[in-house]
Amino acid sequence: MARPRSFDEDAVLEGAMALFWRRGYDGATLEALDRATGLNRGSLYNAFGDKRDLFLAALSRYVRQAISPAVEAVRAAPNGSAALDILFPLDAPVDRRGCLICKAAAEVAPVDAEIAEIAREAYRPLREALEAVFAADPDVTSAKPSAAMVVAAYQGTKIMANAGVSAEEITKVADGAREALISA
Amino acid sequence: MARPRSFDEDAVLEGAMALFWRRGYDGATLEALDRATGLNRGSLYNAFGDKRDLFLAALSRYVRQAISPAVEAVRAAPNGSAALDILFPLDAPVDRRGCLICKAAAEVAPVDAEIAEIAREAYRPLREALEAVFAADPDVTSAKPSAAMVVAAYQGTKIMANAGVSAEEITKVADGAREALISA
DNA sequence: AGAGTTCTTGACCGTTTAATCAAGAACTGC
DNA sequence: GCAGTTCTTGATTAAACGGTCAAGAACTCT
Repeated sequence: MARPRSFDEDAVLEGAMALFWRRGYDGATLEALDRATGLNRGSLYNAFGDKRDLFLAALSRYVRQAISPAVEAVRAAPNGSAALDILFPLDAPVDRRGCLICKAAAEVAPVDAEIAEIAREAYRPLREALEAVFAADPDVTSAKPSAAMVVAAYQGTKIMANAGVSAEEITKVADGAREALISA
Repeated sequence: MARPRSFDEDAVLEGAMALFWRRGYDGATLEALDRATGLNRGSLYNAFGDKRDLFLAALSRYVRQAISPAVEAVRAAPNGSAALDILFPLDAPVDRRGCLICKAAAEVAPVDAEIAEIAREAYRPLREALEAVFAADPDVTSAKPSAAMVVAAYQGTKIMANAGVSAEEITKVADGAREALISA
């Protein structure tokens, strides 16, 4: 009944997300988005709406692809220590891209209430998953504050990664969380 | 020997810093900087160089004005608990502006190596001050990792503040840090 | 095969951006 | 009061920005 789309919508979103992640919202120009997605500007607007709509879709994809798996893994963790191993994997290279949600919180949230809410909600499942694991672990005291603190420290390491902080430095954050929480 | 400046350099820097803090680097247009500083564009360029130079000066002022006093206060803290009281003051309203250094780390550091280094170094004195206080406090174990974790959690709360996270939520982070670190 | 619909393309538009510049103003030292 | 220097002003510029649009391509259904 009509001309079919010549692109894979998810692949396009992947490209857009990657660019926003690297360059931020303002830093990702439409010209660069064209290149990153392989799509012409008109097709991009036809399929996703304007730049902000595309950003919203990219944020949603990021949560689904980068945060949700970690939440599931934490849910399945047998104890608090195992949960920390998921958030702060040992001897993993530092990803300087940091976290797209944190970048959006810093850059866009102050001038966009809807994106602020998305950023606020994005980390709630992780916090709740940590609460549940900590509450079930007799070695961890006060599950709720501990979960809140770990999430804050996690977000902190993502900002530090953007600044190029070394792996050793970030590992120290993880060590601090481990030694502080696990009273065993 | 020449026409004198008609403005107070520090007041101008204060205005520029405030605007960068609220709107970020890209978000602070030169027109808005003119208004925020009360200076004409030509005067701004004559006195400070280009936009990036002005941003560097604003970052420097921010460290001096917003971070250094906290570092001094932490240095003077009698124990770990008192140090945490400085970083996480009870019943203080949340400043949604967050932290200019963290915003610069998220937005600018990935594409500007010099600013990345500034962001990396800006929090080192705070971390070292915490290390010293923690090391002298028999109730705190492993001063270095604990200090690193507290700084990460602190930066995390600044990002959360940008997203509009509530005071209760942020207080929980502080509670978590207290209960985790102070084994008394 | 023809009509109808959607998708793709690349040129195009108005706006906004950071940055510049010539001209005049304000001051100091002689 | 004159020369010399720096500061201020506002118009100006070239480039880059997000967004639009007309024309043609590609497909389905009848």
